Amino acid sequence: MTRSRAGSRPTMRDVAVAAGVGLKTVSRVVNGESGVTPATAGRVRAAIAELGFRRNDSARLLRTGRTASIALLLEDLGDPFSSALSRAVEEVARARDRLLFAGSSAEDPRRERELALAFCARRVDGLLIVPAGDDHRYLLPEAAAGTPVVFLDRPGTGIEADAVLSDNAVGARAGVRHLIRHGHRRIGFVGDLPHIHTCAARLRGYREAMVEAGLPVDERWIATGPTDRATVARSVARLTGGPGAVTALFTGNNRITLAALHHLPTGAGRPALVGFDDLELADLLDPGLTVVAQDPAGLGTTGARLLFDRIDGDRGPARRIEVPTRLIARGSGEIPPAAH
Amino acid sequence: MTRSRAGSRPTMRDVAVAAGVGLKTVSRVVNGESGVTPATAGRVRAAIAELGFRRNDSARLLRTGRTASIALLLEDLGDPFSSALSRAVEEVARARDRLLFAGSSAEDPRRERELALAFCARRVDGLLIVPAGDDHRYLLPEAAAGTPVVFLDRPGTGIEADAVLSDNAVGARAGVRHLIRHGHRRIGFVGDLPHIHTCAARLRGYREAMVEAGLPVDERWIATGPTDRATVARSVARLTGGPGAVTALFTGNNRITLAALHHLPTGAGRPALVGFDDLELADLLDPGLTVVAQDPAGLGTTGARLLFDRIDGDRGPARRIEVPTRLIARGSGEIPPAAH
DNA sequence: CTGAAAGCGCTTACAG
DNA sequence: CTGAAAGCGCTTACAG
Repeated sequence: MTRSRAGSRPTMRDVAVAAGVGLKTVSRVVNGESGVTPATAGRVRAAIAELGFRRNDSARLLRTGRTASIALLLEDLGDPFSSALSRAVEEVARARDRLLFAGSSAEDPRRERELALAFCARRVDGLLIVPAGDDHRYLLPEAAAGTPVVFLDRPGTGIEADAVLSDNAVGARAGVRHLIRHGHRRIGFVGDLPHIHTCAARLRGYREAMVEAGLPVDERWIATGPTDRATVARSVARLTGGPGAVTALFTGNNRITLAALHHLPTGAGRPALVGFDDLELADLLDPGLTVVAQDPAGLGTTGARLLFDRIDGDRGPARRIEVPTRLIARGSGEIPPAAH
Repeated sequence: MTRSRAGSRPTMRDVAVAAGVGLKTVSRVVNGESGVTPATAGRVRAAIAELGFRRNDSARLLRTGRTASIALLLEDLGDPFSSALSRAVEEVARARDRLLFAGSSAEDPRRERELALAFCARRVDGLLIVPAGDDHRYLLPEAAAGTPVVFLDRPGTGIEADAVLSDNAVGARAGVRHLIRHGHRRIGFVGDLPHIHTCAARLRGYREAMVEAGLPVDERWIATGPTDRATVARSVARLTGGPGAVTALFTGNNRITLAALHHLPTGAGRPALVGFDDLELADLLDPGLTVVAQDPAGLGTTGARLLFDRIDGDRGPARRIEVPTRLIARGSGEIPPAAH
């Protein structure tokens, strides 16, 4: 196989020269277009093999005005929720012959913006984004220029765009109802930063369940803030300790649940626990972990399909789709209230 | 903001016309090059804002001959090992101003090949690949043409290329030694398909530990095969049941460990267990799960750095780097042999 | 300080 | 059946 020096790939022009044909004829053969003599096609194929030619798709796509790629911007590619979602998006992208760019905002609005605009500058066919920031007006020109944007998990702010969310309030309400049904009247809520949409919606669900059961809500039962281990540990200690302690906890996401599990009082005083979001191995804990499970794959699939509807030309009003959550009772949420 | 119809973005030419300057002057302003009168630059900036222009990076990159992207081809974007690895790769890519394409082979060699070649056709600057297939000669022309390839987790086959692996044999040996140290003499090994490199290396480590301790290995203690729940359940039942049953199990990867945990005999006859690969919540099980933990982030970071060395022009011989594993004792591996 | 021309590697539209 | 020309949206190399 004759080849020029490493790093310089042969082009269609090189193939054309080698085969003694015109550029367009090479293009025809490479693209399987009809109207080429078998003999000519054979010479072209021989030259292709000889030179180790492979078409440059980036060049092809520039000419055709598409990029055959979509971008997925997550909170953290490495976390289980994001990765399950990614995989589902990938499958839809694959079915539609698109390659997938992926990136993490790391919960940093500046980084989110930077990455989103970088993807748009590459002219991806569409953008799926789990927002970290709370101002998405920077995407207005992109959307207007024809790059569809679909928000996942949380809605975008300052822009009319599709959003695919978990039914956060409904799910949280179901989880808290479950605790109430098992006899709890003093129930704590440990959540994320309160300005985050998911936290606000889940807290709303918590309040709804308490109100509909005629239970008072002591504001001291509600702890919101950063989700690092130490902060959650302090919140758990505060809510479950001392007089007037809660007998059950509802934890607002998987990071919080995980931290809480490590710092829960044990023995007879162990509070009941229902977590929002499922965890691997949750069924093997003792007691099993009762959760309101999200459907990250469902979010990804639904969001990606919606994005492709837009790519295909759907110009209807922005839609908001809620993907159902599911209560899975495994033991921790069925612990009865301890006699305090 | 005047704008042509949605879907057609303004180009530098449009900006040049609107500002009454040449194309090159727009390019200068956009790229922050010197040598433009403040007045001219102002007119250009006004036109850019007016038209909502944003440079097309795909076009820019075609001209400059780079793509400022790398590709990561995994077994399954959705699994915890892959996603931790992805995130680490992303961070290195970001530090080097590259966007990241991601894709899953789904353990299908055909899909691996198809995706890898699609990435190469886009002319990614480099390719990181967790191989599914066992023949990577199809990458020979790509590597020769200057697209560096680094294999992760398992080495490539039929091609001289860098590989970054866990120290599978060393780690497995450490895990089995741990069981031996706790009094076990009959130890079972449940692994993946035996032709998979990681399975073979871990099985080798198992044998080494047994041999160095002077223990016989009954081939019936070794179960390799698919890692679905049912198959693993049967293997576990076979190894731990009946006369001559093993008193401890070494499970060869996280899927197998997870399945085994669901089907382990309980009570006094419970075998000791050490798993290769860590699991979230492993410390909260009862007993805690003893594992040989891999370092997926370390694999990703090391692999990505190696790839960028190659991108930067390193033409040295192919390297194989082993990333250390770490034994984490949490309880399940310290169960003494039951009196059978 | 500014811009016209050529070119990155392809495809499109057209002519022979 | 085949190919020369123009163009996708930029940058490079060069001339004024």
